[in-house]
Amino acid sequence: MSKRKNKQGSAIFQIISAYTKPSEEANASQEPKRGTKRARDGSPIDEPSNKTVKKAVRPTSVPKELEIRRENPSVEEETSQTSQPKKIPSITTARKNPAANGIRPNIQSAPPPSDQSNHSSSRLPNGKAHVQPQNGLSRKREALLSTKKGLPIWPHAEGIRAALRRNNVLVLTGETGSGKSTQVPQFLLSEPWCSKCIAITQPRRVAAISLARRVAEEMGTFMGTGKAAKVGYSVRFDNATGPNTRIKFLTEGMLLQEFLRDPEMEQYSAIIVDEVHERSVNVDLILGFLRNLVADLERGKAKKRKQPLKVVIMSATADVEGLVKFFDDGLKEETANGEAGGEAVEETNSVTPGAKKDKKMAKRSASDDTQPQQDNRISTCFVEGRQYPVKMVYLPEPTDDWVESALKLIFRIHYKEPLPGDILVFLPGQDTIEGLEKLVKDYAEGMEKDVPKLLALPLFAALPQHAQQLIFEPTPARTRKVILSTNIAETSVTVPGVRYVIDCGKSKIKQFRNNLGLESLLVKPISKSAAIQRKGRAGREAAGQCYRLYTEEAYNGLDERTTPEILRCDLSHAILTMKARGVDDVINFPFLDRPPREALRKALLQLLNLGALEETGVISERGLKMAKFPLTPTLGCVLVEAAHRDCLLEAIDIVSALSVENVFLNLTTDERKEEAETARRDLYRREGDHMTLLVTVQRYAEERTGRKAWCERHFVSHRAMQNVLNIRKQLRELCKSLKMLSYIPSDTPPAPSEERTKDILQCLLRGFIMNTARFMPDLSYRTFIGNQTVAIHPSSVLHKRQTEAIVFTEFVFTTKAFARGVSAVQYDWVDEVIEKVF
DNA sequence: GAGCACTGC
Repeated sequence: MSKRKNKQGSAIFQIISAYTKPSEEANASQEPKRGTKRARDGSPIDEPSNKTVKKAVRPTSVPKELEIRRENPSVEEETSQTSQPKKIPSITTARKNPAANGIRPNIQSAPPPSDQSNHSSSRLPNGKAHVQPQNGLSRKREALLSTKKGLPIWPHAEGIRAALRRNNVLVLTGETGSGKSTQVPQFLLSEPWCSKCIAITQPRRVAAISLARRVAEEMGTFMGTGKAAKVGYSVRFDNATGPNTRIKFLTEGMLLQEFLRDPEMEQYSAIIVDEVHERSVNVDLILGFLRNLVADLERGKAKKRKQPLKVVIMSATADVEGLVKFFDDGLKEETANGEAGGEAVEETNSVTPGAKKDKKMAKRSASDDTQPQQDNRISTCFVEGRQYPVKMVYLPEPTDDWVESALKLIFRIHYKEPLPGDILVFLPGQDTIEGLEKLVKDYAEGMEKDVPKLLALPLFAALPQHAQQLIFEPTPARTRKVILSTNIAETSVTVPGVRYVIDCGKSKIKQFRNNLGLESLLVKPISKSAAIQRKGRAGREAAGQCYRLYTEEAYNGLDERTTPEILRCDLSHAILTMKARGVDDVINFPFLDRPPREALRKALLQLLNLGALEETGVISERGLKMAKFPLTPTLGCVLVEAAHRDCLLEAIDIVSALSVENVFLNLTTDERKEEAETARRDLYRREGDHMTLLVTVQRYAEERTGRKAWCERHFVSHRAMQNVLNIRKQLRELCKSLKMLSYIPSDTPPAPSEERTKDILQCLLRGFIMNTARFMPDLSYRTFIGNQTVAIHPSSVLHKRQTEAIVFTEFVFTTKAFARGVSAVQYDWVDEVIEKVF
């Protein structure tokens, strides 16, 4: 057995050797030359200074080397380990500077130490603040200061400050590792215009939390809710801001919610929007709102706000011109009346402030003398990143079999390249990952004894936390890790130790089809910017190599950037948010990328059907309530309906369960599947998936002591259920504040009667009337509206069951059109709702 | 009898 594998192993090795270029020159580029400066794609930048230290202590044997690499932590690693759980991956921060100790801090650049109250603050009102003696804080700050000074963004501090004194908007491009997320808010804190708080948005929770911790440490202040805390964060279910918070990291969704409550953002002196290049729907809405707000302020149209608002747009690979034009158009519109506008951009880098001013003045007097003394232009700034060189290798011939190509390359790299240096493989999805994982394991078993081991580790979002955790464990002796990942490793998770990247060039993309009202998840080619991002993952700790499983021509043919989400999603939620924010004319909302008219129309129609809009297009009472929920309009509609039918608590339970990833664990082997079916039998309800979810939530909530064990017994995801109860709590509180619920019960309500069940299903029908289908004589289901064929997904409890009509909460296209989350309803209930709505 | 990339309020 093992002999056969052995043979296969070396056969593979031979194929590989023949098929890609020999790697001698790759080996040469492995060792970065000291003093060479390179930026992404090979152009020069600064070499991180810890390089020499690493080399000096490098022992000869592989395992020791690995140990040293991880136990010689920089200031950064040390702090991130003490201040945050290990599972939180490091975000883009600076490289460390070993000379950190012994350099006296420059007090001027860091804010003064926190006030006296810090001394007694080992017992702050709530536990969120860092509990540390004052001298510990300042010592840490001092230690971090020279690290800060070594960041590429540091020399730009004065330019950035000057730019924002002149203009209200700055577009800042900073590549990975430039330090923009941590430093820019600190640069601005002591500015004369900055009397209030600085908000800085992040696309992900972990990033918001870990950045807040990091910045608090750098400033030598507390983080959290205490009076002494100057830095805080705000993410869903977790608000860690206090009365004196000056820098607040928050997720995009949180800032959007604040926009609904306070359209003029009065609590902020500055709003920094970070990672704009990821182009989430939320960021697009924020940019639109900010553009309008900045323009209104310039115009003196603000209702309440008196002080100026500074806006910084930060991005890694920004379409700078697009962003500048976007904000400048907003300003032009109201100075307006056909004024030409002139050039908008003013560079802040590589120009001395004096020269800039002259240039600016000249520009103004030349093209813009009609403009009032106020200076309303957009500044830009470019900050280089920090990256080791990455050598590129393309496939000479195109291939469709990424799994096989990746397998060959993994072994080729493993045999040819020295340790350490883990391999990160990008694949489209769980199925390909698991397939390749098995192959790598099989072949690795057959490797000769003297070859180091290969450790294959899968990584995707649906993977249980403890399995994801393995990525961060130190690599065992004489072993190379192969991480097989979805694009989760592209942005969300930073895998340490990677020097080789294999990129299949594909990812799964969700696409909403307006005409069918369904979304599909398709394997599509990635964009150039995504390919560059993946490649960059090889050069985070040392020089690396990136193997693309496609040809150079194919790369050249890729789209420049990933299509923004707003162009490929269901817009009803975004539009409801806009309407609730007071944007009546959504067609003319300033979108950075304008969605097709048809998509906007469909979404408006949907909102009208849900009763969120009046016939005139104005948001209704009901719509205002729906917008307050952290839910899609359809689910929000179900809750509003349920409040009228006295089944709100049950509806909240169902909606909470629908808001998380799978409650029921996906089993892989037939045996386990059968086991799960038996164990869950008492949870399953013949009415369908929604009542099954209700029972599951109720049983889980009733279980006061052994919830985890209960989950294990029933093959239910404990993590998902914890999340369900969080959401349930939030929704109950919201309903209470909206007067939809008179009190929040302490007990779980009893299992619903038949009458109550009917009410619940009819509420679902009201929200999901577009997602209804009737049973046909040919044994298929056809949607009531649109007459589409739809099959009940095999994961549903109603799979293979026949019922006169169904309502479903998810409509997805994979191999064919599937209904997921299905309940059995009566034909005439559907008719009744259709009658009422249309 | 299919299979779901990733965020987030």
